Amino acid sequence: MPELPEVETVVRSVAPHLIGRRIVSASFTSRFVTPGNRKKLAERVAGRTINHVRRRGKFIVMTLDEGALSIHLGMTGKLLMDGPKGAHTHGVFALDRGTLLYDDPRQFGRIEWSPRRIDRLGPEPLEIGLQDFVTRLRSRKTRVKPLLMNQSFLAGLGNIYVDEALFAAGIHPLAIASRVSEPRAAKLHQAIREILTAAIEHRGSSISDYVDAEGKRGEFQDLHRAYGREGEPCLKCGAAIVKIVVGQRGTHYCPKCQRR
DNA sequence: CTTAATGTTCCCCA
DNA sequence: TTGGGGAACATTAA
Repeated sequence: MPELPEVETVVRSVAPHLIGRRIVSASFTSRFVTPGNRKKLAERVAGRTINHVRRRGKFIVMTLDEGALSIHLGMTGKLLMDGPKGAHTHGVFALDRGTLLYDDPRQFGRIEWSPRRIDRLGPEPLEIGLQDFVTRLRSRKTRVKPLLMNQSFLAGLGNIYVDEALFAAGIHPLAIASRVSEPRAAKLHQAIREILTAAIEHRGSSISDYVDAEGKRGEFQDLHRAYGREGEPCLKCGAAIVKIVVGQRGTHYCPKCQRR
């Protein structure tokens, strides 16, 4: 469910309910979502006040009056404010006003106490400057799609938005990053900014079941130009969009507009 | 029954 | 250290 625009949307929809709230108690039930001592984690957050909620890459970071809690939604994680508890509810935060639920069927998400992983994240795609981006991109000899999905290279892009950005920039997903021309790398930088900004404005992409903290679906999926459009006509040239596998992920591109 | 799904980590090999 | 390739994690839906 969640790449940068979806996580940003979740943060924006949940923050007003959380800022200044006190966590009365918490409980966690999944050994995957909350690895380690779940009871200890629950005790640690109980009684804490939430001072701030922000996004870093695909992580949601809750700054508490003592310490910080981070939530990664994995593939199917949801944060629901006052939502109904279900078979896949693996975290419950009882607040002094309302209840925050963590729901995650596949349990690829994580709720952790200030994880080190966040320190290893690359720059934010909406903050990195043009020159910095172009230099970093062209210094790597790997394929451009897996590179853009590498969170230590750039934090926040996932399968959908990489396909969309490469389409917009006219770059083949298997192109070698170091061999992308400077103008095209600049175009990619711009495409990433525009697509993420538009996706946030449309409150993310709901492909299967993504919803924000209020249970509301996003609308950006209607504006996808590559992802999920296998066999459909390219919106630039009319050629059929092709789907291949790159780095074990479904990859959509236009064979005519995105040459190697 | 098989495959794919918005993610990440770990392992092996060159 | 960089990079390619694959498996694993758990669940559901087509």
